[in-house]
Amino acid sequence: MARVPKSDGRNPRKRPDGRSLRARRQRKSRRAQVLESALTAFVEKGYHAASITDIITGASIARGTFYLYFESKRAVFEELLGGYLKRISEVVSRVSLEPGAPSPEAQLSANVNRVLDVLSANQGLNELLLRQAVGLDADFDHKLDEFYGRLLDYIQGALDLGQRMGMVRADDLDTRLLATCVLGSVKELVNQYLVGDRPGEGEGELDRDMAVRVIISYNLRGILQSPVA
Amino acid sequence: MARVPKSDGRNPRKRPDGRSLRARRQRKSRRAQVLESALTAFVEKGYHAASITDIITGASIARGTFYLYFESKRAVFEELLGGYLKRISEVVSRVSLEPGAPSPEAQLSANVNRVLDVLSANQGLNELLLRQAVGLDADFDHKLDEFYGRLLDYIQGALDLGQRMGMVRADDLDTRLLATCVLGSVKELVNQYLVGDRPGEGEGELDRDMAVRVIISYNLRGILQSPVA
Amino acid sequence: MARVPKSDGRNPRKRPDGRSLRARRQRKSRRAQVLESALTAFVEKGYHAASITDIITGASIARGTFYLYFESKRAVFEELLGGYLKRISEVVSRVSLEPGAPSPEAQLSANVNRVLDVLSANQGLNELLLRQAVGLDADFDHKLDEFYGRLLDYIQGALDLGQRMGMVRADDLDTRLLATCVLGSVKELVNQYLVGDRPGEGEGELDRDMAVRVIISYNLRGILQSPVA
Amino acid sequence: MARVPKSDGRNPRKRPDGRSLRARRQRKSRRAQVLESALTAFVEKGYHAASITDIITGASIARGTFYLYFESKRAVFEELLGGYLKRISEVVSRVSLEPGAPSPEAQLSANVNRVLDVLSANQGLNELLLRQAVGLDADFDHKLDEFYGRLLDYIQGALDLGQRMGMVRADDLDTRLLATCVLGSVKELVNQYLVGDRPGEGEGELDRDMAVRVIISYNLRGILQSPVA
DNA sequence: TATGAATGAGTCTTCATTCAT
DNA sequence: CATGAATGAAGACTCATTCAT
Repeated sequence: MARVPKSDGRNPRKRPDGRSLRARRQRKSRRAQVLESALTAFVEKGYHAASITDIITGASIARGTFYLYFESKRAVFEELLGGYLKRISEVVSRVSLEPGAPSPEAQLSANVNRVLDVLSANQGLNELLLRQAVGLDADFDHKLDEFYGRLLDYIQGALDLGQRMGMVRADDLDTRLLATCVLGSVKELVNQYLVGDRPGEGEGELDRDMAVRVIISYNLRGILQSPVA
Repeated sequence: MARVPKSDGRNPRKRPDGRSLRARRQRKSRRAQVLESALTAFVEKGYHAASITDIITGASIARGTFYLYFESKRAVFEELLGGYLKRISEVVSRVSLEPGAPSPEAQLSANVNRVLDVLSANQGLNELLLRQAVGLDADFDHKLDEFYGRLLDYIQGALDLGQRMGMVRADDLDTRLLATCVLGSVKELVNQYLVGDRPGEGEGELDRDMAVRVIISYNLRGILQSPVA
Repeated sequence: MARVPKSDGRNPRKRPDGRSLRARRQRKSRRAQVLESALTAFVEKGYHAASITDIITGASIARGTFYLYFESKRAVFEELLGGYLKRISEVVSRVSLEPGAPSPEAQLSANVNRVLDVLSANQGLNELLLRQAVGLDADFDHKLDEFYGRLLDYIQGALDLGQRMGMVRADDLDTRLLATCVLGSVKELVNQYLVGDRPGEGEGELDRDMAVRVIISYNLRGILQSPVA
Repeated sequence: MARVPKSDGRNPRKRPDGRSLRARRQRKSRRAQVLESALTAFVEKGYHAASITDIITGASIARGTFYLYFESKRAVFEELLGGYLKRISEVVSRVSLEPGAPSPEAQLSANVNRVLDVLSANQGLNELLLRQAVGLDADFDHKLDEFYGRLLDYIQGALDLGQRMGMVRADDLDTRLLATCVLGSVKELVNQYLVGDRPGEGEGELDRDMAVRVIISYNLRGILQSPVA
């Protein structure tokens, strides 16, 4: 377990590249460097296949340096994913009924737009969110359940509100199920168009405007009591 | 010295008639036994955490015996998932325009029903399909892409047909995107209600009728040019 | 964590030496083989410096084979030491006062002789007992405390008995302290003469008869109320 | 640009007198500070389990500072132990035969007393001496061998002298073996009563007078040709 | 067919030591 | 003198897969 150098300890390490430590660090914090490299590794190889070696090689740091900033491979993943979940959550705001507030539909649209903004800007993290974190372990399952649960609550809340306002049809359809459908349609859209492919590869690009329109229109038309005029 | 081919995984010989002693001992063929145990292990622990030891312990066989029937851990998973994908695919039939055929809507509804039949009866496999196989490796990604691609093709085909028949609104919405939404809503519904929980646990149970109605109604109302009469 | 072979699994391992597995095993059980090699490693390098690699190299087995028989490096050590403590303990018998029993002094001498028998035959294990296990960790400390505690109890018991029989001087000396001295003199003798040096190296050899005589005589003369006639 | 020292952790400076800043900061020199902290760490966790981090944390210094004063972890241990060995050695003086010298027995008693003085005052170092340094590595083994060898020489010398003076029985008992017994009894006494337990815990306390009496009496009665009058 | 002992490549993690500032 | 970020060698342990019987 413990290293037993036994002797001298004169083991001068030559730094292969000329850059000084400080120089390397200045560009961006080591921590961020590791996070970035880890994200790349996770996206390219998947959580399990990505090794610490992949991460540190990508970040051009030594093995020990990794553990200086993170407790384990799992911890980096957790930070990447957790941070992303937080950022997405923060961008979703409950529909406001204040007198001067925009129409519920407009608010919904704005929410979708903001979420898609975040998602579009983080293709790599989408891979973690929608693929790597799925079924990873009980802990992450719980984390995701909570996250999606909050989103479902939000959507269902909006639907219930709409029903009370007479804007959403109030037949016998369970609003929780409806909310699930709405969530699923967005997830799948993101899954098909905002995962994996590095931006600019031309394939799988998502037309943002079209996407928002599809999401809103598709969902609303199915939900609104009567077609919009 | 003729060496018996060592790997392979010979097909289980079915013996519908007077079963031999040997046959009796394995009412359920060794192969099926292993598949079942593997499924349990994968569901309970996840693909990576499930070990060969888990599988053979569950199947009460020796380590070597496992490799008599399957080339690797991956191969069992592949067979479980592949078989499931095939069974689901087989249950989806293109919408028929034959003169005496039921209405497209009825056909759609029938398709959804058949798919939900299969899904409801295989909660464990749903876990593999929707969680374990996701992001496992490039190969499975490809397999799933193909599978979902075929489903999308089917749905999009139905939508396009509906447009030509004047039943589906033909505004500027991309039918591929619409199809993606439809697929996503079903996936999420299944994910929320038909994954994980062992059947009969009362919690998370899916009301089949309600589900079909939600799926059909929610999706059609959003897609049909005018509300159904 | 999990190995992801990704492909074939065709990785034929050639066995460098000609001997078949079975042939190698027959000589002595794998378990014993590992224990022996581990003992050698611990004696030659000390617990910490001895690596699993040392152990498996010495036993000519693969890394995994080691873990087939022992949970960890610590576990092998524990088994070696624990077994030794047990064997020594079993050889010490309480002084009997039965009518026809030998004289207490003879019984004592017999005990010492039996213990030295065991110790003489296990020079390597003495190194573990008197050097490697000392201060290893709280758990071993406890184990040793218990062991030596039992020995002290035994010795003190004999002294107390001797006092009651009028054979041992009963001045104000604490018998626990006296027992500690007795134990210590034996430990040091063993430490100086029965540790480390492989048998037959000529140096540090212990003249068994002389040793027993010294131990008995030295201790008794100091303990007995009056010098033996 | 003068940088304000950013960390600190410096010892709370009481400053009753006029000592300079520097002097004040290190009432106890950095070196001594490190030694003290290292001793604590070694005693509490053992040599291997004690990390440089433990040492520098305890001493409230930076990692690099440690290496300013010591070449390695081993070096600190070496200094602690070596110094202790030296101090003990210095306190043992050969039995003098000068005309006016005290009786050999008195001299012996004085020696034992002085050694116990040192040992009693350094419980922590006893742990290093009797437990941590044992079986650490070949080098320390040698150091200890030498140390105990010198003690044995001293004791044996006294015994031989005693024999020549007719005070020690001169039967066929090897004086080296006898000396070993004497050494062992002292070591064990110390080991049982002066190791580990922090002073003042009430338990395991050694009654100094009783101890000296036991050591002297026990050993002499066993060694002297006839019981003391 | 069936068995299970044996294999060893691959992974994570620790920690004494260095050195640029 | 002091600092603490960075280093990387070294070690323990896992587990899918093989193969002699």
